[in-house]
Amino acid sequence: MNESFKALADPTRRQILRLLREKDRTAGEIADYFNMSKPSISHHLNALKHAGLVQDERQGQFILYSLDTTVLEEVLGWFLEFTGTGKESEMHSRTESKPKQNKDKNREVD
Amino acid sequence: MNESFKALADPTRRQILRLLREKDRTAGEIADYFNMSKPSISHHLNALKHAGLVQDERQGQFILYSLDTTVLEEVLGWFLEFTGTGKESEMHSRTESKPKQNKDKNREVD
DNA sequence: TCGATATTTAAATAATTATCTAAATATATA
DNA sequence: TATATATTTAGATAATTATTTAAATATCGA
Repeated sequence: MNESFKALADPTRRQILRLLREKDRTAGEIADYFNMSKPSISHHLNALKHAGLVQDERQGQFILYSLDTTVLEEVLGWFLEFTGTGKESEMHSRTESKPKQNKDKNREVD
Repeated sequence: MNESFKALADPTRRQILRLLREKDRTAGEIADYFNMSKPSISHHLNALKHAGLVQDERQGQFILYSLDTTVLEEVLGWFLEFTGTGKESEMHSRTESKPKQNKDKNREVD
């Protein structure tokens, strides 16, 4: 989830997602939308891929990128739960954690 | 909006938001939840504040931080629009932008 | 007013991320 | 098979962000 948040924290990457929302596109096609070298775009695509936000598939000479909405909806869920717009099940989570305890440091909750 | 995304891209800051969702807290109280110096937490609080995600108010000796959900709901809106879960009004936005045009570079859309 | 407490700001450094050019890999096609 | 096209990987550098200690600011209470 942290990877997703980090991936979304960049305007270029969000724009790439917007482009892929319209339709699947090749890496080069995506790169044409930006004033940036292809390696840089490749790097951003990689970040999105590692975050699980896009998928890629080689099609001959090209590599076709497509949106994967699964993780996006997880993040959406985070916001829904957070803002209280969503299901109430988590809203009265009185798991009031205590300060300075610092146990379970590697849990990776959100 | 970019500031908000960037602010949300850090686990410490998201945890701070979680803490503030439960109740308003002072800077020191927040800092006690982390293995991190107070100046570091102050820095994170500042990032959240600049993103419009939290507000602060001095109360005597202390500074009390509180959640501001307004921007959070904007970001939620971004996801709703993006995933198509929300109102359809924006879903058929066939504003199919063309590549390599690169006009209007400073618009700050999302 | 003085000393203690709460918090931030400053300054330095470390760590991460973004970006570029050049080179490598994979595929297509003549 | 040789050449051209599409994309990524490597390596270097620049830019941004996180973190710390030390100092500054603000308020409280004796």
